[in-house]
Parts: sequence; C-alpha cells; structure tokens
Amino acid sequence: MSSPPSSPLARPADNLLYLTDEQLRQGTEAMFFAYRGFTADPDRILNKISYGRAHHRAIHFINVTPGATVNNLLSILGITKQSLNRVLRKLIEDGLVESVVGKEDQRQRHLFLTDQGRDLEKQLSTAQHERMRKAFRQVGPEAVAGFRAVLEAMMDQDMRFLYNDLRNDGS
Amino acid sequence: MSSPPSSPLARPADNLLYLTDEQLRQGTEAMFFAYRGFTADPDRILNKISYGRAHHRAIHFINVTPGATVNNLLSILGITKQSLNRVLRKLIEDGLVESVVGKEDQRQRHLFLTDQGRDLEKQLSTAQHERMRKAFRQVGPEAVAGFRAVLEAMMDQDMRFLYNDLRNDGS
DNA sequence: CTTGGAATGTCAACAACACTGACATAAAAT
DNA sequence: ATTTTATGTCAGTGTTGTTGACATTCCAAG
Repeated sequence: MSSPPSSPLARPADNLLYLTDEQLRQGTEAMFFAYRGFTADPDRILNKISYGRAHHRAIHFINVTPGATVNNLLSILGITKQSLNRVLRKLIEDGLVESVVGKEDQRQRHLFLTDQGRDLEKQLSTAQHERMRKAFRQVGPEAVAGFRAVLEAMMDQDMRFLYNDLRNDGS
Repeated sequence: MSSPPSSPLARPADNLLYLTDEQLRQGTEAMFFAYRGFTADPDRILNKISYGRAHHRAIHFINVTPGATVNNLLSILGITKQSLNRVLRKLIEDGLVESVVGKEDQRQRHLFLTDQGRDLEKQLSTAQHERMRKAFRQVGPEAVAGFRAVLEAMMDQDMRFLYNDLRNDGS
C-alpha cells in the first residue's frame, strides 16, 4: 500500500537515524514555528478588517468547493455548527458569502462566494502563497514532494480522505 | 547554504510545475489538515486535565530549554507576557513548573519543570511523537528531509534563528 | 396523513487564549 | 539619583471554540 523508502538496499542502521526522539522533537518544533509563519501573512490582512482565522478558513473552503452545504463545511472544518454559524452569519451580512436554498433538498443551504468574497479570498491566498512559493522554490521539487508526503501521513484518516477529494474536484 | 534541487540539469519547464497555484493550494490545505492531526493527540490528554495548547507549549519549551527566563519564553512563544503569565501561574500553582529567582540578575525568574511536570511532558510528547514517527517511517528519510527543509524555509527569520538555536543546545 | 428525524438556524452561557492598557515592584544599568 | 529592564498583576475586550436548549423546515417512513 504505502511505498517504502526510495533508496534500495538501505542499511537498517542508517535508515533509522531519522526516527530518533531528537529528530521527532525537531520535527515538532519545525511544525510549530512553520505554522506560525504560514498564518502570519493572512492574519495581518484579516486583522485590518476585524476578521479572524475562522473567517479565512470558511472563505477558503467555500472558494474551493463552491455550492457546498453547511454540513459539508462542518466536516471539513471540524467545528460545531454554532461556531461556524457565527462566522457565516457575519460573512453573509458583509456580502462576502451567499447562501442559496437547495433545489432538491430545501433544508440545505449552498454556500458561494460573492465577487467581493472572491476578492478577499484572492488577497488572502496571494499573501499566503507568496511565502510558500518562496519556500518551495528555495528547496526544490523533491523536498516539496517529501513535505507533502509527510503532511499527508500525519493527517487523521478522515481528513486524508477529504484532502484527497479536494485534490481532484470540489463538488 | 541550502542545497539546490538534487537533480542536475533539470529542464526548467518541468522544474516549475511544482510552483503552480494548484500546488500551492494543495500545500496550504495539507498544512491545515496536518496541523490538526499534529495537535489532536496531545489535545486529548490536555482536555482531560483542563489544560489547553498554551500549557503544552509552555511545558514543551521549558523542557527543552530548562532555566530559561520568562522573557526567553516570550520570544519563543510569540505571545504577550500577560497571556504567558496566566498559563505559568497555573502551572506553578499545580506544581508542574518551578520558578527560581536568578542569582546574577535577581529580577529574572528561571523556569524548570518539576518531576511532575516532566511526567506530563513525557506523556504529551510521546503521544505527539507517535503520530510523527509513524508518518516519518511511512515516507522514509528523504521525504522527512524535504519536510524539514520546507518548514524551515516557511518560518519567519526570527523563528528560524530560534529554531536553529534549539537544534544544538537549549541554554 | 402523521410522525420521526435530519438539516439548519438561533439564543444563552461559558471557557481558553489571545490582545491592550495601566500600574506596581524590584533590581540592574547609567 | 534616575532610568531602564524584567516581571507580575488587574481590568477589560475580542475571537473562536464549546454545551445545551429550542424552533423551523421538510424529507421520508410508517
């Protein structure tokens, strides 16, 4: 199922050095500091307009899966409907998100970004992507592949499914 | 300083495919979902004892840099002293952290984990490392190196310095 | 057709964790 | 002697998460 380390005939002793407690500690700290950087740029933009990360996350996932229902979004975000609702209400009020009653199932609300919402999403993703693009370019494609492989392996299984769904299409 | 992409004579066209917006979007989502997984296991333990992530972070960094002052910790954590103080007060009250007045500079408080604090730290890091170890083993050492390289490149410069300090010694 | 349950929205209360601002204390530095 | 630094504390605020309770709408099963 999962492909083994790519170097064939690797000596076991060498092959285990990257699994020491010290390596894991460094990996942990790398995640901590990198995640701070990862969120820093959009956070600055959000601050100016009195939004938080929750708004960013909602906007991001409504953008990649337009027409998603509230429940769809809840699965992705992993928060309670009350939390999401507070954020959605504001985004709808502010004209960034549109909520459309379902045709087939009229209980459901399908969520879309308005033009204004797409504008903000573009601003946020551009800021966030700039840092990641620099990092990716600096380390090269093989390192990026490794980065992606580790992150995917660290997800909960449910999230891995969602993540892979989002790789192909977002409906 | 940082090594270039390892494949020599790579064709430019191929070499840029990993920098598309789509790749960056997937990297963004990978970070989001992976960070959730990354914190999930310690969060479960913390919940039982009514602690949060802030306590975890304080305990972690006091453990790796024993004797650090409050100001040292503030630099690492990137929060306000009021926020940190709230957490530290509770940890000291609960007997997990010891605060020792400095010998040379008596204004400073040097922070140490007590035996009880080390116990909790061990619990938390074990839970967190288990997931990371599985992921690391699954993807192999080269991917792990790439993972580390990308994360380091994504940090703010200040954090990169701190991170590299913590790689060698913690004083 | 009636009832049960699912999807959604809303209200209230609460907790964690961040923030700012203001002020106090002690001690080091000038 | 004065200023600056390191730390602690109090009060207030905001975002984002939580539970619990309840209303509405509407599909679907009996």
